Amino acid sequence: MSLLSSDAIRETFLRFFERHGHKIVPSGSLIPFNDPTLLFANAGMNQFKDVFLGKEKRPYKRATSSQKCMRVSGKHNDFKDVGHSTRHHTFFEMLGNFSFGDYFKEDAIAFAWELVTRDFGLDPGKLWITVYQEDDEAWNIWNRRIGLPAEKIVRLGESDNFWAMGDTGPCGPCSEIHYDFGRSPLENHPACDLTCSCGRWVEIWNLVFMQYNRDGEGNMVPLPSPSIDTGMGFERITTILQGKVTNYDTDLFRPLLDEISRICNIEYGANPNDDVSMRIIADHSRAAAFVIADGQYPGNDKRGYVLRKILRRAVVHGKKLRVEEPFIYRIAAAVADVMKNAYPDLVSGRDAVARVVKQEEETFAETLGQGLRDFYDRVKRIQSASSRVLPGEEAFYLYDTRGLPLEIIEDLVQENGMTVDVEGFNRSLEAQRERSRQDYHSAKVREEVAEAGFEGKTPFVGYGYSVPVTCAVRAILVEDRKKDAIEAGEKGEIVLDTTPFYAEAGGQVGDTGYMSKNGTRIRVADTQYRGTVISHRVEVLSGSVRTGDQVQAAVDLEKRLQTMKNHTATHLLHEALKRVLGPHVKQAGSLVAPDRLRFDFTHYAPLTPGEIRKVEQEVNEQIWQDIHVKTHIMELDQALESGAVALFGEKYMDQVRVVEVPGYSKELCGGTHVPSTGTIGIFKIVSQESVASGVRRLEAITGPAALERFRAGEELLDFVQSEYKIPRQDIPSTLERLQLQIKELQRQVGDLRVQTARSGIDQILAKTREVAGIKVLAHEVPEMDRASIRALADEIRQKLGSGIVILGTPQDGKVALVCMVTADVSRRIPAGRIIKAIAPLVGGAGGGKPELAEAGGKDPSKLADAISRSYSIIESILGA
RNA sequence: GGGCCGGUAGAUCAGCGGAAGAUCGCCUGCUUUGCAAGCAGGAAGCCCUGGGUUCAAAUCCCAGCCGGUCCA
Repeated sequence: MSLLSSDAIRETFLRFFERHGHKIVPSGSLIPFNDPTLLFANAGMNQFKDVFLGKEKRPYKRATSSQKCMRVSGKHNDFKDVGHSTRHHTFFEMLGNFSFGDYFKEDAIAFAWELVTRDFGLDPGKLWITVYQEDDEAWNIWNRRIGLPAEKIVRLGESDNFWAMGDTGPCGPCSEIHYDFGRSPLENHPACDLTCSCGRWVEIWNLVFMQYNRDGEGNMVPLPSPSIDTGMGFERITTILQGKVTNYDTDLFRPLLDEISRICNIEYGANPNDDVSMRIIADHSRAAAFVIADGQYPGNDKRGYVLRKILRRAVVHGKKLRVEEPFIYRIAAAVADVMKNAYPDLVSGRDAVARVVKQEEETFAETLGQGLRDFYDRVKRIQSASSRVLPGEEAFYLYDTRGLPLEIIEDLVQENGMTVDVEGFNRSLEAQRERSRQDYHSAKVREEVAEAGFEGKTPFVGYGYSVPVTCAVRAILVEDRKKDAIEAGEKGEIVLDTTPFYAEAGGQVGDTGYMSKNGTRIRVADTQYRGTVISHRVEVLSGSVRTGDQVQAAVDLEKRLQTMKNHTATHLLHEALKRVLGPHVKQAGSLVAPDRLRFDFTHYAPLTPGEIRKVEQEVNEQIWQDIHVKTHIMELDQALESGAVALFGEKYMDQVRVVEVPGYSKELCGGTHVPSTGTIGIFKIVSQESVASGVRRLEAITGPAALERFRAGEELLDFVQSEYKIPRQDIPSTLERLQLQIKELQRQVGDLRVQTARSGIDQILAKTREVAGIKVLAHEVPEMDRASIRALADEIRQKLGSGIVILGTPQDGKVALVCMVTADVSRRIPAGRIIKAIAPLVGGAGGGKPELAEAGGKDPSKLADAISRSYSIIESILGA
């Protein structure tokens, strides 16, 4: 391992701080745990956020890490710069050291300087420092203690050198170390200083001095124990230490570019446009590999959507490099080779990464193909109208509805010698954004309005079996307004001081049941959280209740018990899926109701019947072993350390409840569970479907519901067997035979109909009359369906050679009329006109094309008359 | 969560109130044995589901299910 390899650089950083008393902490997952506000990890301090906020304690006060980060949305959004700039990445690593109320400014600066100048051996002459303009303390440390000349320490304002976690909370000044490459990569660039973005100056390390707490009014209160949070861009430092000009020249990217180069057969560096595409592919493949390895699959919202966008952008640039077949998956798989020393997980996840990426490439190719077809249709139309502009709304339609990326639309428009109305496009996009925002806000406002009535937290006392509990009514809501009382016949909400009713959470539906008091009976239809308050949706059946009254709260135990069975079964199912399908299975949604359970999870393909059998088998074995289910309350990190399954993106309290089926499953869960697995009775999967690409859904039933289902199946089979005298095992083959027979008979009936019609045709033809030189035939036939009468009319028309055929038939108490006119006559007298004149005679209406028209009527008794009058009607039309 | 688009033969789609179609694929035969072969014939469809409007719905309206896509 050469001293300058990226692996060595990472190692050097971590070991340096380890020598100085820091605990090396592995990178947190890219998918933030316990922080729904964050899409992806985007800074080294993410996993320590609660430690800085004092909400969480760790056994160490100094830590160092290399954190996987993504910057693709929100405030930090580097997405569009990637590739064009050689310094921004969607995925990158952040090296950092952290002090949790231990050392502060002086040590932080000294550590940084020592590492950079001694261990990394950077020339101090090329390093420049920035500090916050009011931070004399930091300035002095750099100047006096480190001994840097005053002109190399630049004071900058709040936007550059003051850091805050949010509008409130910990914040403080920061100090950055910049590296000077000596000259700008841009040609003819004038002399500049380190605030210039030309590429000559690179920020390599940001040291944040957390020393204040900003309150709601913007006051800065000094923190009792100030902390340190630093971040060094790993790719940037690697570039410098490897003596390269851009991050893409380092051993982190070069192997990927070489691979792209080999597949596309294009040399890197030969053409600036191709270079941009190659860099984008390298960057995005890297990001996709890491995100997928952390368990996130492409989807159409949130993180899944970001991943999809990244992958699709890479594919688009693959097309720009004139490669049509999928190949991004090969680059994504190659990421494992580059990063395997630091991230061994990538190697084990390599196949999954390749499979997921390839599938996404294929489905995108599908979408693209459809979009392109639509695009070219439009181009043809526009050009034939001798225009050269693609209207903005049409461009937006292609983008918004057909998913054709803007970059592709722009390229194609240009290739076809056209332009696109960008302003119109942006207007449409903005309108779409506004709609989404409005919806989001109105939903939020509704929620806030609804919550306004309640405060505090309702203790839940209903774990296990419940007997009725005496509770006090704390608040009453009718039509979202606070009331003192609620009367018989009214619907509303009731909040109690404590409650045995479980409020919908973690997929488990809210309890139902009754509240009662002398003479008062209240039905609880549902139970929901409003913030941390538990609210019962009620209907007062008799009597009334006031705030402050005592009531007996009784949960519907029958339903609750079924729900408990389904909830415990859900845990068993989750674990069984992991065991049968693999560790990539992650819960993506769950519904636990009394009558069934539904479970969504990440998996790339439909389950085979064999896999479903296996999963059912696993779960039922756990049930038959009748394992005692344990629940305990413990500290969050303690629970995680013990291997309990938690959901990414969920917010958990410090104290969590853990539900354990010893030896099989362990999950963080607030729901209600059976005392032992045997209670579940039996477990049966009843359906499987796809929710989104990469997410499957299973529905299952347990206990009595499952038994009922088996019973119903049995009874059905028994019925078929006894009623139709078909032995069970012969049912499929008998049905198949019967179906074939029916088909055959239907065909024969059809043939016969045509034959009878044909044989009667001569008689019918005898009724032909001449009206003004045109052969006309009107006839009533016995009841026939519409298709047959049409076929008959067609037959007659052919025999007639030239003329008009009118047929009528009674049908279900109504009348069906059809009129056919041969082509030569139809110009003089179209069928539609004839039928429109006749139909009123039978109380109906109709219409059609010149050669064929149909009508219906409501009065069959007038049919004969209508038919006989047809001749004179036609005569009068012709005469007119 | 919201907007838009789609669901018709094995596949890809056209038709968008009055007789369910095309192309590819499949089957049979002939002609040719050389590059996407030609010709003739044929099989293949709950036109997503359920309501409604209408004399008449694949077609219009409403609801649902499924898929796609963009925004949040």
